[in-house]
Amino acid sequence: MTAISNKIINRLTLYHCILKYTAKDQTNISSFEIADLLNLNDSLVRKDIALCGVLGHKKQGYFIDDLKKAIEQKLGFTEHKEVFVIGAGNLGTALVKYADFKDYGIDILALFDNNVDKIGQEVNGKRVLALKKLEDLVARINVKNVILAVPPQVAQEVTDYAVKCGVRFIWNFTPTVLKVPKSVTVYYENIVSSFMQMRNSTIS
Amino acid sequence: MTAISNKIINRLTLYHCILKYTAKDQTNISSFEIADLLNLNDSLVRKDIALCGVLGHKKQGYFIDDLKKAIEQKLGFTEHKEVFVIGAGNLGTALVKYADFKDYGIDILALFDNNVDKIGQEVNGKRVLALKKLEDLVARINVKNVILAVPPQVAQEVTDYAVKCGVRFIWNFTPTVLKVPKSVTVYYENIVSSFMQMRNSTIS
DNA sequence: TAGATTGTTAATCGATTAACAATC
DNA sequence: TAGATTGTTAATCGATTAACAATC
Repeated sequence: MTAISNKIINRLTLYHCILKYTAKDQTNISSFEIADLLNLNDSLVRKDIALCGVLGHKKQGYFIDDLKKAIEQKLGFTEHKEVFVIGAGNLGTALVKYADFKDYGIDILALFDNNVDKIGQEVNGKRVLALKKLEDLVARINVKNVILAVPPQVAQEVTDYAVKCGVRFIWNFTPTVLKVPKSVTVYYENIVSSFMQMRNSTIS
Repeated sequence: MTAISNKIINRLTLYHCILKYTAKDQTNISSFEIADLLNLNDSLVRKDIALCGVLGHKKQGYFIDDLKKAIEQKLGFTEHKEVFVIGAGNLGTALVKYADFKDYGIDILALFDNNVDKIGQEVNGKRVLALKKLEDLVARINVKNVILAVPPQVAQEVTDYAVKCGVRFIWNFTPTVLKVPKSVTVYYENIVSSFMQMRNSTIS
């Protein structure tokens, strides 16, 4: 299985959205239809799909059920990954309630926060725990992935603590760049950057 | 001014985060330091910075204040852009409360929702209005940019209505691909895709 | 001075597009 | 049959990296 680039992953995810919602009433879809919805080149769409091991049909395009399953397989929707959320503020809460997360293989187990008013509460059926319990939980249930959704001012400090607890993967929703040892990976969910990209290609 | 690619915008935004938080106690920073924090090639960093019109200094790197201002200028942080948020659920609310948005030139004016319990309330000082008032507001204050944060099941329907109201730019936070006329631009904030990217490069 | 670091060129690498034969 | 659409090759385009002279 060849490595699959982030750009391709991004497109495959969008194709999946089309199959799940936009084209849910059709049985087939052509590379032209997909390309048109996303403003892509049709050859590119066919190449991406070929990568998933799906064969199309002349004059008919691709069967939606097949393609949808193939993308789910390729991207691993069914191999669930467990994560903790650090920060039970608005964003952390929104992520925990994000309806479709579970469908895509993201299992949020619990939230962590320092705020005594929040500790002990439940969000969408998940407990909010004291941050100081993180070390114990990482060790006990061996979950080393966290979503970081704290205020940017404390992001580094919380990260240092999380790394000390044994966390290895950080999905960073704060607008900060984190200093971590080489053994820890940070993924930047750069909302501000998308806004800049959007602004740059708009006029009004 | 040459067009600046989305990849470069993304990196410049991350450099800005470094200058604002990670390196806030330094006066200078080298391309090596930035490259190291983000796992990038140092030549690439220097090229990006050159694009902002900033000159570095041998042995000292770049002056943080200069570089920060140059990035803000290049990306247009100060040219504020006004947007409406459609959907006053968890995600919409979290976005409206997103502390630093305003610093980056995003001005959220109001929220729109269909839920009578929410209409009339305030979120972070912004009014929640009935969705049916969108047409009037778009016409009256000439704001044609919206952030879409509704459940995926109704995303297309709400989009059709928004387009009818005159909306031209949609920053789509729902996991859907939208059918829109060619005159309307959709930006996909693909949270699920980042998760897939993250999963693909991790083991545990 | 020696070392650090820039700015920039040329080389490389990877991603996208164009084109088209195959065929349903 | 004629038209639509795939799968794939070769050509193009764009982005990244390597290398290094310049110089503080």
